[in-house]
Amino acid sequence: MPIIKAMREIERGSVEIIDRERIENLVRNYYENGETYLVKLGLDPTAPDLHLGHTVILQKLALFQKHGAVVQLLIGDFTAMIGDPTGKSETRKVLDRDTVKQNAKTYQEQALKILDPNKTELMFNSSWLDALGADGLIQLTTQYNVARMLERDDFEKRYKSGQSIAVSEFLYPLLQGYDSVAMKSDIELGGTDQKFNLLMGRHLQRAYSVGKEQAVLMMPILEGLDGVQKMSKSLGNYVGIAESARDIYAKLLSISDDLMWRYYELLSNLSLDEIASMKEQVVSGELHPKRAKELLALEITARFHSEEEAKSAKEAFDNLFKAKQIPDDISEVELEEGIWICKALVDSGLEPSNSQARRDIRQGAVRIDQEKVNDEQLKLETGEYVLQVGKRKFIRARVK
RNA sequence: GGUGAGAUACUCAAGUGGCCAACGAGGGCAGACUGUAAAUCUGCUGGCUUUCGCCUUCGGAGGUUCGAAUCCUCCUCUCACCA
Repeated sequence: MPIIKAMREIERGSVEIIDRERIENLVRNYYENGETYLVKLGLDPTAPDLHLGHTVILQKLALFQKHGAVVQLLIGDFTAMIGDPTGKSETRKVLDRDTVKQNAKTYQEQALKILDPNKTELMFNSSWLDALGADGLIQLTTQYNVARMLERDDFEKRYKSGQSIAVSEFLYPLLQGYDSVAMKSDIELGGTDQKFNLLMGRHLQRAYSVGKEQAVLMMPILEGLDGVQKMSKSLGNYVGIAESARDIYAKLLSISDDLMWRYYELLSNLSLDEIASMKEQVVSGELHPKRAKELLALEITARFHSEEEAKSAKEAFDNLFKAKQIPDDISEVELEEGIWICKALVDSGLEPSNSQARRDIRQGAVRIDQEKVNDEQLKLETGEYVLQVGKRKFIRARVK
């Protein structure tokens, strides 16, 4: 029964699936007749660095590839000019074509760490939206009506409370949906916040008689390291997949226990049963939660680097915090003799300002070669020191 | 287009002539305790070659005053109600 198993894997972690039957048929058809199918993911080319939040969906795409899908990675270079009205978007910069291309390239490189490059197509929606023209656009707008548009959650709220909704914002879902028409996608993945846009693809495929109506699979939005807000670069609560093994490992180990289970569910490759039993062991005291977190951090770190690197990241981490040792690969700066300690900290990038440095010294957060600094007037003599602020910021300073 | 309300630091939100670098909360940072978890307790949270001192901040530009986030004028933007 490979189909049932495949469907279980596909459904894992998803919040909602629309037209599950269609997905099952596509998978079955692949296993029985070897026919592939198209799975779309739309990306906004404004944020080129991928983080774990993106990988929730990317991993799902990779899974689809395993079960016969050709992934369509769509860079929304045209729609980026409008800005997705989903949620409360800040003022979007209009990106020029070069930036978009550059971002797309970064996207592709990073996404291919997870996806199978032989089963991935990169597409740009400007290639058909540019050609749509005014009449094409008007044609498109006749396919939907304002009343239904206003049913959408965020529009409804804004409409009722009298906030502004730009006409162009109505266009966004239509254009995104039209992408599905042009791409003839069989399935589209997205976050739960994209529901409306995803369904639009389905609607328009019918309206334009594409001959298929895409199934939709929605994944939850991953919480960031703080466990509350969604993971995003601008909130600074993210783990970038291009980060060093040590950073990834360390960041994952700093998450809360509650969040750890969430990450297990959405990011780990362990089966749900394995996760459940691990959870039981933690509850019963057989397994220390710290250990469970280490396993998670190792698994994810290894995914973007290698197992060896993940292991050495763990060792470095353990040395640092269990043995309270200084990490061995910290960066170095050169400083002038007699430099004031506060200035040294600012110059070396450990502190944003002299005032902040001074505050931290008063609170006993600053150390030189493990020794707490008490004198905020201290000047550094010639020599080599390890400067430290808090528990995790180090730098080697060479003073001459 | 009309009328009314508002714009304060990362966010929310006090302050209506000097006691304001600006209450409080959240967030953040740091310390203690730990498992760099949670919870809890504590301190800090504009900048300055150095803090009993100085400078820049309260939407923007001017003005009144010995002195303004606080008063006046104009401008910009946001919101509410009406059209």
